[in-house]
Amino acid sequence: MLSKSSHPINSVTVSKSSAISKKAQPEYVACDVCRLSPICSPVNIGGHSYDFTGKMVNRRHYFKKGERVFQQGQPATLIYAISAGSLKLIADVKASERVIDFRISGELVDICSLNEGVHSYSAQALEDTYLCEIAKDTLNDIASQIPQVQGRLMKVVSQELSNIQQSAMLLHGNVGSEEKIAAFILNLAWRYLNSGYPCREFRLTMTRTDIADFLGLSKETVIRLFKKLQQNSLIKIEGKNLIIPSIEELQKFVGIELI
Amino acid sequence: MLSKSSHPINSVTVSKSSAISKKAQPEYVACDVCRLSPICSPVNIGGHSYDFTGKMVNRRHYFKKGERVFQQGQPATLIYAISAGSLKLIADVKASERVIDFRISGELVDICSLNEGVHSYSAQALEDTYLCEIAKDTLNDIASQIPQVQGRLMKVVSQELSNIQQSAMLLHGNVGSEEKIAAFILNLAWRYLNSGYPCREFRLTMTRTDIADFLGLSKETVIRLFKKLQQNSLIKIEGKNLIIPSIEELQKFVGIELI
DNA sequence: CGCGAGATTGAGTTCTCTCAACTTCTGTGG
DNA sequence: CCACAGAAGTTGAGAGAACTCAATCTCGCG
Repeated sequence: MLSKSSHPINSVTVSKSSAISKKAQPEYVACDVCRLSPICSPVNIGGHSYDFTGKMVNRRHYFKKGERVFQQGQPATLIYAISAGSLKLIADVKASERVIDFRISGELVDICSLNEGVHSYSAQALEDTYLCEIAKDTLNDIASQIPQVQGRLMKVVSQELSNIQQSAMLLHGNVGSEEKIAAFILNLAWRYLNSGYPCREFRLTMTRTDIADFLGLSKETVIRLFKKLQQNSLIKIEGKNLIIPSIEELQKFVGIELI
Repeated sequence: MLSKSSHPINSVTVSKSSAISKKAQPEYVACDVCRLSPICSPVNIGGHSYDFTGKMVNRRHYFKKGERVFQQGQPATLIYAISAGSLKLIADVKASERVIDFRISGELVDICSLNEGVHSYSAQALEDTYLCEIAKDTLNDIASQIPQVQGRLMKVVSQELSNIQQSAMLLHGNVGSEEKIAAFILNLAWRYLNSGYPCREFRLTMTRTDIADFLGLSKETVIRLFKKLQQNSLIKIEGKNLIIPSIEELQKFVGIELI
């Protein structure tokens, strides 16, 4: 058995009330909800518990809102998990930048750089954000020596693969713009749920322009369709705060059973 | 060192001339190009070479054009690599079906089912197709016992993660429909290249309707934009055969340096 | 040779984009 | 704490792109 007591961070975490909050102390994601927990948790070998995290994990590195975490094309030496906050992922296309995805609390960032030398996109903080950073090299070294860690890493990467596939399917599979936006919201809800947050009520930390950019729509269209969805009682939106009256109805509209 | 000579399939493979061919003996992908080769290759332990493929791999299972390989929601016990042919992946959305991706020779299918019990989409043969099938359970068993296999599996899954991310970025990141289609073609070219086929000249095994469905456009729009791209000399298209006069120009148009 | 699926073309409609004006929000400095 | 400036959000009107519908053409297969 893994000795959870030897893992101090779990006890630090405060209970989360809601993702909706203006300015407060950051509410760190519980380590046992974080998708890196299999890697950060101590390993049991021959009856003894070993914790490798000290060797490779830099906990809760702070990034100010708007700050770049890493830049496309730069050498990638770290992988990241979001402890609090959120990011947008950006790719250079045709001399301009496009939002290609978002990452919220508890999610991993740039796992695909594990077998690549450089970052294939950039990442920028959407709000004040804390990241746990893991050194790729060290992780790979330890993984190659300790099968248990290798197995866990495998689990993490597989999970990530499923998540990305899932998200891509959801967003790609819808024709109408209204359904695309609904799918985007449903996807976010699902991810907040997976990170231990309320999924029927959360804060859109990105701007409408970011959402538009991500979905390949204009910001005006995004705004108008938000309004339309609200008129159809599928969502309730006030500024950056979003409420989903009925997940079931939203799922019916999008056409996918997710939650 | 791995003893390649103990791996008979490599020598069977015929040299590939071109993906463009009407009716001929299927030209199997060389195993050393297949993305499952790290798993199929024999493993060296204590100076001896062990080949586990016999225990878990069913080689070149034939599927007729139009046949379903597996169905969304069904229990997933196998993962697949395409030895010859191509597939479309389909998801049920709102009582109808939508094409969510394609897979060509040398590519893997449904790797994300590794950590899931059921298929999250369906797969259908776009032409007469041969698949190598690997039993998930057996693979996981062997991987958990032999670190070398685990490591290789890790490599395969990571690679797949990168590929999916790459494809998603390419297709998602473009606004205009014309650029979307160009990106789709460029993505296919890149994938044919990775599978050892000519990338400037290949056959579109899927219908225009499939492409339209996949890109979220109408089939008429796809046809008209194909024509437009041809008028701009970015592609040359005759029925199902496609030629890319200049990969550089196409990349410039899409705005991504891929090849 | 003929059937049927797929591909193509044209015309009219609908949706989304663009542009511009304006309001609201946010953060900064006085 | 307020004032201000810049960013983000909202709204309306006109232009352009993509969709739908229908008719026709072509190719592969029996």
